[in-house]
Amino acid sequence: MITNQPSPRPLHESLVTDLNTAFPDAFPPINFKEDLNEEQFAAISAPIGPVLVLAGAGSGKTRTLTYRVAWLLTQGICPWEILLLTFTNKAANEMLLRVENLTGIPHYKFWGGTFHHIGQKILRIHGESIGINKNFNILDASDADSLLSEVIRNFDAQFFRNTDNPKSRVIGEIISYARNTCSSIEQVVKEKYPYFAHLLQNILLFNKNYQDLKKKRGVLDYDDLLEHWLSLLENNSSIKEHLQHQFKYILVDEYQDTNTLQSKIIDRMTPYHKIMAVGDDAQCIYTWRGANFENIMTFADRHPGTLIFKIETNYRSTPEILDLANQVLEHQPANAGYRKELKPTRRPKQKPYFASASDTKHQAQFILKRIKGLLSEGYNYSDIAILYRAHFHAMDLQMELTRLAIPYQITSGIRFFEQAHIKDLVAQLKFAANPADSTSFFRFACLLPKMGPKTAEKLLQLGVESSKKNQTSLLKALEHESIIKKVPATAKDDWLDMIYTLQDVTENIHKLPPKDITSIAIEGWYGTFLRSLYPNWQSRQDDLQSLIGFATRFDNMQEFLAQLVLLNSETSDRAADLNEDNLRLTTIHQAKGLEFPVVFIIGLAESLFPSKRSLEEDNLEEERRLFYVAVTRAKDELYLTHPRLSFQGGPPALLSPSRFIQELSKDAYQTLSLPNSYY
DNA sequence: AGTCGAGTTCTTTTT
DNA sequence: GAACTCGACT
Repeated sequence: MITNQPSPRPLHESLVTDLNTAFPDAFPPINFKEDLNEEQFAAISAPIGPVLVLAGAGSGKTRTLTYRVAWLLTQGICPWEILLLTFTNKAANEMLLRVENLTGIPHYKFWGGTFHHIGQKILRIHGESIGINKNFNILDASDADSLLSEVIRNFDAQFFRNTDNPKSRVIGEIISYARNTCSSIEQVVKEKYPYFAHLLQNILLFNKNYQDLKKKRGVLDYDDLLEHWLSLLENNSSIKEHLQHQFKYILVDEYQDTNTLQSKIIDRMTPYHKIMAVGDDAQCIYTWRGANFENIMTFADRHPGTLIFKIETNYRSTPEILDLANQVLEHQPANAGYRKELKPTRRPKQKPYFASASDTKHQAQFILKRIKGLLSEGYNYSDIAILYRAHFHAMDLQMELTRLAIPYQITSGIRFFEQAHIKDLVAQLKFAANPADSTSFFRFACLLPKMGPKTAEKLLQLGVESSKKNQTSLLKALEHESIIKKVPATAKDDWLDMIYTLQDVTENIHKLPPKDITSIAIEGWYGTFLRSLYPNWQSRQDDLQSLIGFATRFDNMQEFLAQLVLLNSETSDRAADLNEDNLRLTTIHQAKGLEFPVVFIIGLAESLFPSKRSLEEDNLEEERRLFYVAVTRAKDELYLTHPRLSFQGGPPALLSPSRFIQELSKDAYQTLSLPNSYY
């Protein structure tokens, strides 16, 4: 929370608006001028036209967006005529929450969410005009990967046997990158994967078959949610005009992270340039997913009359931390972006610390020791965050934390909705909602004994044929004697249980709310079957129960299922975790937009951060920006740690300190020398 | 032919 | 830990 200003004061000038007239139940007076600094105020009170806000880290970016929304309301725009687009779910939630807190208008009155979420919503409403069934299921990354893998195996069962061939994930990345950057697969292979040039024809074919199979099964992957949204805007002029008039103003957060596909969508949505984009090119950290910060550099060209505002006053961090952050950017190549410098407002405190540990375990011990000290200084666990480049960099730390029973919340790693048992259950719901989605069917059917992909496919195939011939539903056909005969003997009982549960779910899927449907599924076959599958079935069953809790938020099955896939960043926080006093462990990507009094950045060694792959692929600038994002999360204290030895993967490797440390001037930080052992 | 279990290797980042 | 390989078992 940015707390640079006092809480709202009484009326002041004409812009202080008591919206009680417009929203009688909902709106406390907002004193725009008092609540914002000059830079921010200028931006939020700009005319209703194209606005680009270049916002440095910690400068009150979200605050500016939030107040812009409130200001638009004072100009007579209604909440449902405002579209708020963000990049991650976390940012979307934060944004909507703050809008609600400021304006008193419930967040669901606005159109707000991630690009994918809004795309999904628009396609549910208008998709049929471009041949998309309203019932479409959404594939998450691993679903999409298995589908592609299936396609490739169908083409050539031996393809993956040849270890020179890329894994399905890599092929999926190529396809996805092409789609997100609106370029051809030929081009992507040529420029980014020249060593697969000989496979180009194969990849093109895999892509075609993959797109066809998705269509056949009535499923969309993440990229489809954007691509079809764009094609709606490009191919159906009546819907295009409808959408263009529906939204009187569009606000885009983290604009620097938009890719070509997204920026095209935005441009098509705003022919009258009623748009505010907020971003910071120095924080662009998604180029690997096609983000193109050229979008922010050329925004004004594409939206004539753009007013550009810079907000650079930083309320978050101490001058020492900002000095270090500014130094990071100084090492960017000269033409890297808009010049900027974060201007401190806080009093000087201590310099950031740098500590070199003998290995990752030693690093973990140092951090724990230091945290103990911080607690005695009056900090809480929840004031402290530990940031890292990749999940596995925190493994030793996790072990130590567990050993010492220190409460921590990890916002990465295995996510709640990605756990096997959750996905198993959700697959049943998805199949019931859309029986063409055989991918979902295979997922849970293959759990039965002696039932692998081949057997499951054959049985489903038989079921589809018989249901066509006898004019019955697929699920009726699957319980028929002729099919049961083909089910492996040991799986027969479970097969029937499973089919009966699916029938039960299907019958009620349009009659009962999602929470009841979910509960039917849990009480049916899977709830019991689970016990034979996992030794810790008890805790997994608890997870399923909390899925019911999640379902109560929805009154429509499609929205519920869509959110399960799109919200996969909703981590395994058993709701309670949020309020408790926990240490935070998170990747830097997921920490974007957050701030903490104390931040540790760990694993600052060559080949960890910058990562090995970025060094190989020459993506150093993105790593540097990522480091900048990490540093600017800290408010009071910043610790940078370096493990000299890594035992991860094979023989121990000697690691030198990250170049991002080495290129700083020595007076930017103070070096701590650590005792050899903490025992 | 297809499934299953044991053993091995390698970990980016998110919708 | 998960994703993959390989060989044995039905």
